[in-house]
Amino acid sequence: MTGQVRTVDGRVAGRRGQATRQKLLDCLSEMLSSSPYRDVKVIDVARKAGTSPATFYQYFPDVEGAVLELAEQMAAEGAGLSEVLEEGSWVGRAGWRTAQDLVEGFLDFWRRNDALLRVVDLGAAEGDKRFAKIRAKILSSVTGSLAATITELQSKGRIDKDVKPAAVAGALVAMLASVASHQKSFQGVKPAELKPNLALLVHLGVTGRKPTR
Amino acid sequence: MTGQVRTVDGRVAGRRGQATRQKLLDCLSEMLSSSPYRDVKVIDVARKAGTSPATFYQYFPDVEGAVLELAEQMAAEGAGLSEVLEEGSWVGRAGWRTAQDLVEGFLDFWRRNDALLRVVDLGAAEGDKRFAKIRAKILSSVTGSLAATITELQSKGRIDKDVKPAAVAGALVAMLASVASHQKSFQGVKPAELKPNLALLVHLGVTGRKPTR
DNA sequence: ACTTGTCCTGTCATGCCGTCAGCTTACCGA
DNA sequence: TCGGTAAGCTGACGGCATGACAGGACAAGT
Repeated sequence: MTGQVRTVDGRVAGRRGQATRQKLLDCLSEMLSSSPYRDVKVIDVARKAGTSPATFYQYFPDVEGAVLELAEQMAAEGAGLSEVLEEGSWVGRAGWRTAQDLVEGFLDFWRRNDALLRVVDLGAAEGDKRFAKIRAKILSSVTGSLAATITELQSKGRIDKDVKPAAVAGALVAMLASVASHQKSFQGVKPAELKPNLALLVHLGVTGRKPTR
Repeated sequence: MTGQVRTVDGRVAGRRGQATRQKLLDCLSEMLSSSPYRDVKVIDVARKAGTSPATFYQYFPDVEGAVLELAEQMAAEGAGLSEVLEEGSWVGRAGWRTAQDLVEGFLDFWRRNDALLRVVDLGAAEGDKRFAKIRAKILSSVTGSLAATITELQSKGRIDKDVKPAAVAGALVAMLASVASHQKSFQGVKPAELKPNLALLVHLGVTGRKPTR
């Protein structure tokens, strides 16, 4: 499906080429973690990778293009975020456990990829459809699953008819994503205290009821 | 409190100076709305304002510095976000109304300042304390008020003891902010449908109960 | 008109951007 | 072993943004 990796000028990349390409991506990823996105320059990435700017431009049209590549890789990994939800139940104690697992997985994924996710979020918010698509890919599996759960509960009459499952699910996921990327701003609230409260909100939102612990 | 407006090289700005300074800020604001933050250049802002780059550097150290100035102005206005909560009650129908008003005010404020808020959010997430402070200033009045309400309900025994008011309030506000800045991503959910669902989640989170409409 | 202090711009050195031609390296078939 | 071909890399270049400076334009008071 992925086809062959190609350089900007159309050549197919061989073993060595793919290696430097990946090295550039790795260095870019490091730079994103250590400096503001606005200040990440091609020349810095190239220097860090022990190569020249011209080489960078052989593999990527610009910094944004390379970031997109990184983001795609991350999105592939992030699709696993909803594994918890495939099997998890939202009934009784299992529901509380499911909510907790979801929060845990989310915060963990964000902690591992915070720099990249910031950039994706910015790009999406600025209206760049490529970034919006990637963000959707990461979040959609979770929102979709949550929405399905809500719809099911709704059909059983346990949730009001005028609740829009997609809206509630999307809002809850947005909450998790936002809190995850601003964890440091929650001064006075330790991460250990934060998680159960997030899980509580998720459980409340999905089931409309307080969890039984 | 604001003292005199000063140029970078320490001189006090007169009437004319303040005018061009403000014009630069206005043009910067426009540029932020129309192009990605990463691509906003000093020279473009200066050209748009009918002046030269050198003039820009007389009033601001760099683009970031000017953005901070804009953000401060916005933060001052945004403090009014919590007016709704000062008088609002969370009991019965009034509670539902309060939640709705809060959501309405939030989305409206974000719609009016989306470009700037994106940048502030990014800066804060990247660890820049100046931006984090501004973000806190905008959100804290709301979180503080919500947290106070939760604490009060808690003291009456209507909410579990192990709920951390600050955590719940912060998460709800983060949700509102995040949803507001990604409104376009909610495809398939119209804004008119989104709002009541957000209000529902806010009400659930604050009071622990479904609203009576 | 002269002075004073504010305000703006022309200009310059520096450094990054993005592209090209051209050199080096690896692979492969004869 | 040896050339041929394509991949891989870089030096160098014009172009543009940055940031600093000195000096000219302007308004206001005398």
